Amino acid sequence: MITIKDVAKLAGVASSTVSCVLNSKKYVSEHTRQKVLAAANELNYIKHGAASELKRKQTQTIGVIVHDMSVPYFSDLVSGIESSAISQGYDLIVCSSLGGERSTAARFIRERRLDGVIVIAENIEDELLLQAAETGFPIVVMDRELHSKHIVNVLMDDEQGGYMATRFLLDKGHRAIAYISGPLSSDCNLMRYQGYLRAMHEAGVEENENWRMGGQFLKTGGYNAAKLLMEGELPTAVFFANDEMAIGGLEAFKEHQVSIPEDLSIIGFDNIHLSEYLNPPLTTFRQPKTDAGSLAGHVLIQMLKGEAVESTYRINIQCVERDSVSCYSIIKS
Amino acid sequence: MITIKDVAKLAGVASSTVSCVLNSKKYVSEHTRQKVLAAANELNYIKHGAASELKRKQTQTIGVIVHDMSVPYFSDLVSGIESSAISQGYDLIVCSSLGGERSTAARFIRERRLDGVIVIAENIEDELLLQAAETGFPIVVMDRELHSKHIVNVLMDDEQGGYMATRFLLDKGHRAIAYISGPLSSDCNLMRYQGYLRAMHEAGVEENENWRMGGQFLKTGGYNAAKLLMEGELPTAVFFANDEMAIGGLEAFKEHQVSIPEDLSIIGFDNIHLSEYLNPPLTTFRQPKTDAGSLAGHVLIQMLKGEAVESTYRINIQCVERDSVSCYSIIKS
DNA sequence: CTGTTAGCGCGTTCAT
DNA sequence: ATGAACGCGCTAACAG
Repeated sequence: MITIKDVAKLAGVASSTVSCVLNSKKYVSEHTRQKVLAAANELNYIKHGAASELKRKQTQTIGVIVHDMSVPYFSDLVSGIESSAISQGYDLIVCSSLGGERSTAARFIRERRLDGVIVIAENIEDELLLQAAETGFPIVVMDRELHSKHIVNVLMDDEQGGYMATRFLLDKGHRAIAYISGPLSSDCNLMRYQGYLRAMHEAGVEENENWRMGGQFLKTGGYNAAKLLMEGELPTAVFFANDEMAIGGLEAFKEHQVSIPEDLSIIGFDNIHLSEYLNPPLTTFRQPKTDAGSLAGHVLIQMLKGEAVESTYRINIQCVERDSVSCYSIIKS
Repeated sequence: MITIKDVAKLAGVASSTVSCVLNSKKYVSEHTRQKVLAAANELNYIKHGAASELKRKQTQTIGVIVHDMSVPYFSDLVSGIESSAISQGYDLIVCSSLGGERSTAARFIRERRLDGVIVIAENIEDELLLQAAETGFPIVVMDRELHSKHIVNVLMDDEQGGYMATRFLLDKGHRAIAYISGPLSSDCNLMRYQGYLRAMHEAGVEENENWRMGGQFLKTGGYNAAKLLMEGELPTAVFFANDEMAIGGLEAFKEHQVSIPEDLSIIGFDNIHLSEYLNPPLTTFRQPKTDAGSLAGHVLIQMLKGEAVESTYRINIQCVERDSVSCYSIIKS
């Protein structure tokens, strides 16, 4: 293996000089600079990462922690983060927190193989993050709200999203609006529901408790809820806590000859890839993930540089209007 | 920061002893072992990754190189790799080759911050990989075929897949089968086409050159090809080079009142998520990605351990039968 | 102002 | 079970 010393020898200078050149430090005469560069090039010198890290105590690398790399959800998020990282000269790696305490993610954080991390992984313990942050390790959390000196939250504003979605239906004349809930353990779901309630309240509309139902964030959850819904009096619009559930619901309604959007309007949440291909194409609400990712990356790098940052950033959710909602007045006529 | 020496002091032993205990090396008496463990625990000792790597010259980490993390295609592949890696005590990280020579991936390979890599990234140069392999760095390549002592190929057998797909149609009585090609620059596409030709040839059926058309691996590519196809005499079955194209084709056929599968059978390739939700659900051919990933991980670890491996592994493609194909005899009757 | 020398950082390993 | 040497790049203090 070629070391800095080999380069120094070939260039006829001291190894420290080589280091200075390679890191563009201090004043080194152009002449020796060229000599060093030429020698490094000739020998095909590559610095040894570990040795450099050992001394510098930083890796120029930031990590994205995901709870399971096989979830495509992260794609956009990660590409946003990547753009920030690259533009600032940081390397970016993704690691999974599968395995909890002994996961790659946990190890990399503990062993300081990263300068900072962005977390999108429910299955990593608050405790672990708080502990790391305690020691000054910068963390951006995107899937929960956590407060500590070195932790910043970048969150989708699900409450605002839920509010917006509900307002969207209200504005179309709907009053009988059901919210089909996701799992109660999910913060996203809760916030969306809060937003729903706020909009309903603001419009002076009561929530019909008979329509209060839900399930997992899955197709079957939506399917079952829709079936249940059809056993009683139908609302005129249904707000599904996410698109997957809306897909299930759509299926159930179809089976019972309830036409969408003629007989019933439905909206989803998330704007998953599929939603655009449904019949009818689903009106839904989009989380601007790339933007969120790039913000998260940007904020982390600010922390790394010791710049001041807010403790929480909230990203606005956006409406993606398609064809699964109609105006209530039109239905009636 | 707590170092091994702090632990040694507290436990009243030498730092080397601590190292032995922590790495379960050599014979250390149970008594001191416990003392050391207790001390390490009390101080909350965590080894410094870089220092350890510096000495050991290995990182216990393998990397997956993807050309752009925002492509969901990799999800299953990665989760297969992950399962292999974890089971063998390796950490796994994903890094992107976006940026070519100066990408994170390229740097990590060069700086030996990984023990080995699995590559699924067309945009990384053969040269870079060959160079790294030259120095004994183990690489598994999944998106091309590359020959070098330390490179192993794990590939989807697209030729066999194309053959199988065509045979599937032939077995249903079809003789007039069009292959709608993807881009000619794509190896996958070429291999699928080769398989198609082999099956046709074997069955003694001539390829109708009027049906020889194609486009990008995209919806529009399939759409346009289908339109073109309908200008002449239709085949009884169409084999689209991938699902995206099949989706576009389906749309075009629908627009022209060609019913699938009554008037025309179609198949796709890839089994993307969407294909199951189409109308009719698309018969397609699945690349067992998780299996491929786990094989790739397994092979890489074998290389790391110095065990013997083949130079190329080919993964069989599997049929996913849905409702977009009918028997030719039934159509005629 | 340019280049050098010496020693640091931390875990691992080998000879004792 | 131990102490010292080692790995390699970086930096502070120093000399030319």
